[in-house]
Amino acid sequence: MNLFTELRKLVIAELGAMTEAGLLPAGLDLGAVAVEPPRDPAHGDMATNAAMVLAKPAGQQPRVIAEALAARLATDPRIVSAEVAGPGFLNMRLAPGVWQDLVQTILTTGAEYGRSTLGAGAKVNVEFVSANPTGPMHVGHVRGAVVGDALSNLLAFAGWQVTREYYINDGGAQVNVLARSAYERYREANGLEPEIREGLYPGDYLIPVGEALKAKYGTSLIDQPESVWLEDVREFATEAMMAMIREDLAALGVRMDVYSSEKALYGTGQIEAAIETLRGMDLIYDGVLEPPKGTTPEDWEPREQTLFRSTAHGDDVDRPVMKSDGSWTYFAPDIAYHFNKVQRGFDQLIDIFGADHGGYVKRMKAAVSALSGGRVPLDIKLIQLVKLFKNGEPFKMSKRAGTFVTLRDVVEEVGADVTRFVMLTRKNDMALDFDFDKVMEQSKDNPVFYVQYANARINSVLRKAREAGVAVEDAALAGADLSQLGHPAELALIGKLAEWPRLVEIAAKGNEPHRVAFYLYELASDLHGLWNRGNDEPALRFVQEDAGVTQAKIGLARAVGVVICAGLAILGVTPVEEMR
RNA sequence: GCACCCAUAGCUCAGCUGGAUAGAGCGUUGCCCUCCGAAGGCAAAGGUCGCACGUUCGAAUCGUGCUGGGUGCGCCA
Repeated sequence: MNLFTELRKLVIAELGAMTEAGLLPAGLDLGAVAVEPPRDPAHGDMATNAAMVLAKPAGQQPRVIAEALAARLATDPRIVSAEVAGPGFLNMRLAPGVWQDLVQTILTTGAEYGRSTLGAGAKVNVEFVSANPTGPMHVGHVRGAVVGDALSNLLAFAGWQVTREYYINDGGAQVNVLARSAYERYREANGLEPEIREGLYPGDYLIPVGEALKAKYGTSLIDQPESVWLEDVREFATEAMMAMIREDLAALGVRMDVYSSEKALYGTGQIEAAIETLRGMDLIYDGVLEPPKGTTPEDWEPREQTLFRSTAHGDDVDRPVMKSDGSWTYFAPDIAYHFNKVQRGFDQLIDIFGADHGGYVKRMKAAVSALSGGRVPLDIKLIQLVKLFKNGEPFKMSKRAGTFVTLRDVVEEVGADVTRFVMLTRKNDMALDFDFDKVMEQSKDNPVFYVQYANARINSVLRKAREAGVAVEDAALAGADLSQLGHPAELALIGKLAEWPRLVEIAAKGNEPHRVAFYLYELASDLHGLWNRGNDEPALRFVQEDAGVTQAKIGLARAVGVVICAGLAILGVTPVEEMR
């Protein structure tokens, strides 16, 4: 149940009645009418902008509409007062019973409270991580993985049918480099001196792959030309890397539904088919691109290439799909891959990319727009860098020296829950500082701790009540006399709980899982505030002398706990019962 | 040169897709434990929302032009 949509329905209904009564002209567009929480609580519980939005098309003064609407709304039993304020806002106060009923609703619906049908079952594909299969995941991949996973959870909760997908970049030159690197480790495993030449991957993680190659091939590949072993070793090593990446993802609590292979697109005609489809739309041609202005590369020379007319779909220049030697560019299989996603029937595509892929956004959108005939929207989320800190000092990592920080390093140091939460405390397009010490700090400066602490307090107070002989099961609490919850501070906290379903929809609409993290912080803050007011006003403590009153208060605490747990579930964070 | 992203309190950041007196945390100052967990809370101070025009009842939010920072820009994926 979403209180805001309920009341919006009421407002819309009353506006309809006013139209029938001839107070408003027929045919007004009510789409812009909103029911929102006022920013200033002193203004009431709910506000609508209806009068202001409709004033102009109706050709009437906003206050005139507002007054008429207010009088009608005030007759609803849920609404205690409806007042016109400012330029034409309509502020409403709700009966305490509305809030008390909400607590009951939360207790009876549990984790399902806030679930939405906004997505209407539309099929959405979320592609994320897609790290090259050339080594373990490093810290740079973590944020994208967490954002993609949390976004998937969020969309599923908001009514979408979600597929989580990983695109394996196993078709380019980098997997040949991997194969050569692994081959040297294979030689090493056979007692030879490895030659880790410039440009190969020096990491230790390939040593076990070399061992495994020895176990499989013995010495049969030694001193053989590359043409003999490259393909087999490449496949073997890529498999091994993907197994490692799956483990890394599992350590972070991320599970993919589908792994798609770039290599698998080659030789199946899929790339050719995608390009031919575009050619059929006159979007593929042979031509010569202008050199980039400003810093022209020294080796620039005009070259004829096969180009995609992405400018026809909003890009700035046309993009090459084929190199001059006749092989595909990276873009070509990517087009085929996205075409494949469109053909699989998704209604909506989302890609999570690193910020360094920003230049790729327009051409990818152009391709999807062309190949789906504009039917399938593609949203691309660019994930900004994570800057690592330790003891307040920047934490340098060098790929060259092999001292780069892996996903495992981070998870083993601070845990998956902390990692996930912190990664979601910033908008995706803002850079994020990750301080190994700060994220473990037990203070309100640390949002992870602060939210977990709120939940721990709720559990603590439930324990206390249980020890006092009060029934604290959700069913019992839902049956309590919730009219005991009448204090403005308590009603305000319930008001925050009322926002949860609305927040889910707002966050889902914008593909912005970070909003959930911020909401939880605010909710935790409100709970801590009420808790501490109990110091001065014993009537606000959760555990009271009277068992019935205690049950009502505990019901509120539990309702907050329910929402915190639901929010944490979307973030993929395990709630803690007790602080250590 | 072009494209995309960013610019909000001393610092780190939110800001519900155009709403009312722009909000948190840290830091500063002053309060609150005989009391459900003070690992917390309350209060004060702190702002030309980078700048300038424009759109309108109304702009941190939308448009245009600037300034400053980041990222990227034809045989790397």
